[in-house]
Amino acid sequence: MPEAAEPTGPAGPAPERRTTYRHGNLRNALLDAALELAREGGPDSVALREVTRRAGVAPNAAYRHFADRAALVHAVSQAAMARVARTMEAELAAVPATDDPVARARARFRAVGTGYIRFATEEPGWFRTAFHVPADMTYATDTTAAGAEGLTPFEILGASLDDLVTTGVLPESRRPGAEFLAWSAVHGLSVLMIDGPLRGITPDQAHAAGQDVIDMIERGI
Amino acid sequence: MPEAAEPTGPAGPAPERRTTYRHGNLRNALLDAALELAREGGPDSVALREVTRRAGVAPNAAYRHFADRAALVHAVSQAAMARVARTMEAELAAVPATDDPVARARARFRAVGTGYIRFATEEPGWFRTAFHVPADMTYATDTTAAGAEGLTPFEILGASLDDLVTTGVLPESRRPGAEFLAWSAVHGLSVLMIDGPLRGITPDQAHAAGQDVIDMIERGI
DNA sequence: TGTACATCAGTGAACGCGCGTTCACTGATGTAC
DNA sequence: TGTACATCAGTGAACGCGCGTTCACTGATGTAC
Repeated sequence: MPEAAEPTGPAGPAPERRTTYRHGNLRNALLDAALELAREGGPDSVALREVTRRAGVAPNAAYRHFADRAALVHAVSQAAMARVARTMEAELAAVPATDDPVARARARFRAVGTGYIRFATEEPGWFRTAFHVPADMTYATDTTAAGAEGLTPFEILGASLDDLVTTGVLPESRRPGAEFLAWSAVHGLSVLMIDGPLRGITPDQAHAAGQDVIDMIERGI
Repeated sequence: MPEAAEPTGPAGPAPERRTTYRHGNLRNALLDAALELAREGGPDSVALREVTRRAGVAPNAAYRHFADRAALVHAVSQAAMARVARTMEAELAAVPATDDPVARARARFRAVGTGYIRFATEEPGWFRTAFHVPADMTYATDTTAAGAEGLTPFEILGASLDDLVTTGVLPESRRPGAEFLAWSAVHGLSVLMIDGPLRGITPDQAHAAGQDVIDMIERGI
């Protein structure tokens, strides 16, 4: 049972890749279908039967690749978490270059939060799936999710905080636990916008609210 | 169809109240059973059939009192929201008296946040139910939930922020939108502790994290 | 005060649904000789 | 290079489940006369 490669993306049926036996690439096809469902309705929408239906395969075929539904959802959750990280990195990459290391560190810190909130509002289904932790697992500050594919959101946030310390923006004494302060604020806003009382505000309002929350974090951290 | 009185509390069967016809008090009995289920497993655990089973009544009897499952869950959600508010008020009531109005306003603001977080960690099922907004409703900053039963959590928070302004702790220019900053941080921590990566930390750690987040809010607001 | 009646809270049975998971299978593939 | 065989990815059919919701009903209650 080899580790599957990255899914081909939720769009592509990718006709004849024939990398493997029969279907060719069923594990990834299932993952893609599941990602599509999660995108539309969050983790609860990932039904084994519907996933196999979309992959054009018998319902029980999924059991060749995933132990059970929970295993599939877990895989989808990890993929969604990787997408959170990727969005944060994209936002980081869009930060304009500066010679001022302080301004740069600040801008990068803000980009990390902005990317997180942007992902949440743009892809609420995936966002909810990424943070859906089944009752029996505890991963504390882990969020290992992304695995070999790069840094996790938690690690990206941590690195940006380290930069704030290095550049003298954040006193070293304030560094410990700072992830959780920033994370709480940004995550809370995201959730309130997606599922909660702030649902239905416009993208502009959402962005403004995000910047306000990040302002608060910068001041209060 | 009279407005039902407050449920008798999730514990009590309350033998013969005979306030109404047959069962006596079925609407409240259903609400109590539903609250019990929500307490154990959140809004998704509120199944009409299980609710009526626990109330000792035929499955369809529920339709005399609730239009459908969504209406029942909505009622439970409102009851849960009222409990959030009640917990916040209890925390407020426990703030020691002071002559210093500034210290008092600060302490009360902190109590509001502390009560919110405490409720979330102590009653995660109810907390999730309170903030479960069905896809088709938008209540923006409303959170009217508690209705005639008293102030809503949002109103309690707002009042405590007003006090910070009155006592000069918070500049008036910072007041607009401050609810959402505070709410985001406190809500985010709650969610991360209940459902997310911070699940499984000890109550002591949870309390400490809560105080840290409230510190951040006070500084950054 | 006593009787007839309308109301409507709760019953009993049934429906169709999609779900996760199991079983014994089949048949294309890759491999050994 | 050609044939026999083992592997195991995907099939087809079936299971039991709990769910929400509907229907026509029954029988205790409160009310009108």
